Amino acid sequence: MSVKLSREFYLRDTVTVARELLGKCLVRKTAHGICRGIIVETEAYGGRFDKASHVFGNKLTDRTKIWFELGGHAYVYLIYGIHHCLGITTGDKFEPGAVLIRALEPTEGIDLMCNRRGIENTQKKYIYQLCSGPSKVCQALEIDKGLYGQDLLGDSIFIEDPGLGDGYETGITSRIGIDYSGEAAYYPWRFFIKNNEYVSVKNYTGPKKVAMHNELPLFRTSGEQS
DNA sequence: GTGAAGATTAACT
DNA sequence: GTTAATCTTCACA
Repeated sequence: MSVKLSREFYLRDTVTVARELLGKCLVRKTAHGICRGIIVETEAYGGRFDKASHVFGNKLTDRTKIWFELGGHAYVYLIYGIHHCLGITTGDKFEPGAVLIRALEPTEGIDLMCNRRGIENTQKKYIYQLCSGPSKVCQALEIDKGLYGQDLLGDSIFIEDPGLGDGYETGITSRIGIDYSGEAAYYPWRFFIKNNEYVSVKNYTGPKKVAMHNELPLFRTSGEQS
């Protein structure tokens, strides 16, 4: 029996939440029906010290204001003027964070997702590409700015634990598409399920190297930066 | 008011 | 591997 994730799940630090969201099930209900998919790829974005994050330096704007509420809300934004991406907020106003949902393994409502993505051929290799990327996920699940700030404890979009346990191996790399962010480009904050065909970019090794653990910024509720 | 840049994708060569 | 598509957001004046 699947259980909807509690508020407490999201209130922890963003890296922990990003790791633990793997294997969980993202659920989206609309008038057209219900869709489900296992989260197979995530990226963590931190608040104050992460140059790749939209709230680097605790930057509060109209776009980022949901980061400063309690974790467990939908952060939806437009990128490149074309694509929507879905983030899951973590922590609270003292420790803003978010987890980018990069890929899903669709389990329910596949016809509906194909429809929204304009995919007619339902051969396996096309299903692999249904949600293999942050903007593909939004297309398939009909996620746009209208969902900005939605509470994930509500009913239109939420995440549940399907009880898969830890029956998978976690892969770790640096994050994709943030080469502009200096040393943050090397933080090992992308997580994915190893050997899963639905992951977006396979064999990605990062721009150069991954940072050593002691180079990473720490997450604290108060105090100095690393 | 203006301008630069982007947590991407699909379609090219 | 390279590039166009496309427009909101935010810094700065």
